[in-house]
Amino acid sequence: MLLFDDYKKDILEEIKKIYSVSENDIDINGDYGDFTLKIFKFQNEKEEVYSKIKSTLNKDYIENIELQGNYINFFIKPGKMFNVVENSIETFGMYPNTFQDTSKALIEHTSSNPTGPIHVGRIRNSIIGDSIYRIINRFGTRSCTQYFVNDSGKQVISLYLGHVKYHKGEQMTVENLLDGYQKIYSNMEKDQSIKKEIQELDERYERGDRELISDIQKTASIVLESITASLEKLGIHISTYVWESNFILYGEVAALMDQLSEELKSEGNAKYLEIGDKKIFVTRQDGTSLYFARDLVYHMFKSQNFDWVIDVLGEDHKDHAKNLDYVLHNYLDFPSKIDYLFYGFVSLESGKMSTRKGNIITVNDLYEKTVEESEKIIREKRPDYPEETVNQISNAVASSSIRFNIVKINANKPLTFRWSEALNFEGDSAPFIMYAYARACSVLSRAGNSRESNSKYNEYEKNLIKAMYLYPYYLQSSVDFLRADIIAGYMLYLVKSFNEFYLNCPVIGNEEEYKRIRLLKAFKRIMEDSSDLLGIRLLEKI
RNA sequence: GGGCUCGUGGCCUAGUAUGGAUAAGGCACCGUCCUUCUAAGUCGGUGAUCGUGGGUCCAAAUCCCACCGAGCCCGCCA
Repeated sequence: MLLFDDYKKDILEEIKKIYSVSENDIDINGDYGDFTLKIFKFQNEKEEVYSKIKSTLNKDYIENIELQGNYINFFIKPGKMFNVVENSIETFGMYPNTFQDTSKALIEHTSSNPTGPIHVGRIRNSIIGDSIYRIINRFGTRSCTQYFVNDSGKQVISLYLGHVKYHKGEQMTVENLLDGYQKIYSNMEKDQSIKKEIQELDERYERGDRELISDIQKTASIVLESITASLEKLGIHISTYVWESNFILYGEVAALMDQLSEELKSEGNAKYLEIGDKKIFVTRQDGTSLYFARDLVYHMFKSQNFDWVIDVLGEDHKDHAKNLDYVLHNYLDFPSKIDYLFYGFVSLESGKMSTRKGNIITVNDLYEKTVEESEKIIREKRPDYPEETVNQISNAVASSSIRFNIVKINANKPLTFRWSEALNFEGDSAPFIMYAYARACSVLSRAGNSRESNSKYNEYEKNLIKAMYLYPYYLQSSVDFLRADIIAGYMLYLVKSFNEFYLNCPVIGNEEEYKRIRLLKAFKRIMEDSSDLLGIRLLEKI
């Protein structure tokens, strides 16, 4: 799929001609060489193996081959690696060059119930989902994102009823809707009639009462707009929204239930599927549909237009997804490739987050505080920057920091949100990356005319070249494992190699200026490329 | 109780898929470097029986078993 050159394969092929080695015997990212061949199985004859390989392997890109312990390390000429990078950028405008796949992918992420503002727990879903979307797109599979709007079922009916009961006549706002929603749940325990009202509304809804559906959709829209606005602050744009109610309104849920009729079992009027020894209910006693049924319909819908479907889900959905997957493949002949990407819950130092108890940090709060902190630091460090620049930088820093701090952690790890970490702009952080980019831009802006020189690459230049050269490997594995954190780790590695280069290799006015400017141009391009995958907003000045 | 996931210096994380060279970064702490391209940076130092105990192997953070601890799930909620 990728069109970049691969020395590893070439070296391996050559060695295979004389010794029986497999792909697992050779590593690309060793600390001791550019490629490392493990020769434990030739321990008794390693000198011989080494000299034979060394004399046989006559490649113009190999600078050196060394025997160290039970390893043979291959060193690639930096100039060769850099040519690969530079040629690709000059020819295709990017490195690595990828070609567009004909298949299409759909990443469903966020899909938060529109019953309140989005908080730092939910946003992990959006950040991971959006990054994966960008990564897959970059890799060459056309993709888009989708938000499944839950505008049916008890929760959103409660939201609607809360407004009717407690805020009737008021203009709908996120605040009074949330208040009504919380009141419904707290009063429900004392007042059984509320449950009944909800049930009646649900039945009307499922019968296709267009006026009610439209009212509820309107209610959900108000909250959804605030969620969308929060997402946009982080550069997260959802391509399409699919409203759950449409599947009910146009009879698709009912149609799917018909399709499944042979598999369905009854308990009274309620219907369920038996998966293993578990009963998965799809309709209630009163005939109304359950989330599982609607989600099945939604997935069949997704498969109509997409070859690859990816769901980004909280770990609490693991069982749901497992059951869903079972039904899709065993009863419904699901035609697309499907992957489920789970992420661990985000907790606060004070414990679990709960919208109803009110101990949440909303994305808007987080964003605001991060902007403030950033402004404070910029005013300290760059007192000469005009207000507009401070604003621009602090917004970019806030958006990038929030995203990076969350995406850099492996999704299946639990995460504790800490203000001290969220507001730290040093070390493994987005500003650390942004700062390196700004430095590179600053040097490039001063570049004059310089002549080519023939000197070899020093170790700092070589490390930077290698870090750039390896970008496709990280990109590939982040796609293979659907892990955006791999790109985050790569960026930190790339930036560290740049920082060492920057400190040790003066560019402007140096006799190596021409060569180093070329390195910086490539670095700049790869920084832009990889930052974009994570939604890090680079600026020429920071 | 059953199922899934996580456990790596004081704190946070990478490495675990494919076992291999002194376990790699960051935060915090101590010290270094701005008359050279942005010090949100650099370099050095302190600090790890890789949850515990067994097993497999020439070799285990990585594979297997057991146990301990944390999270999530086990609704005619979503």
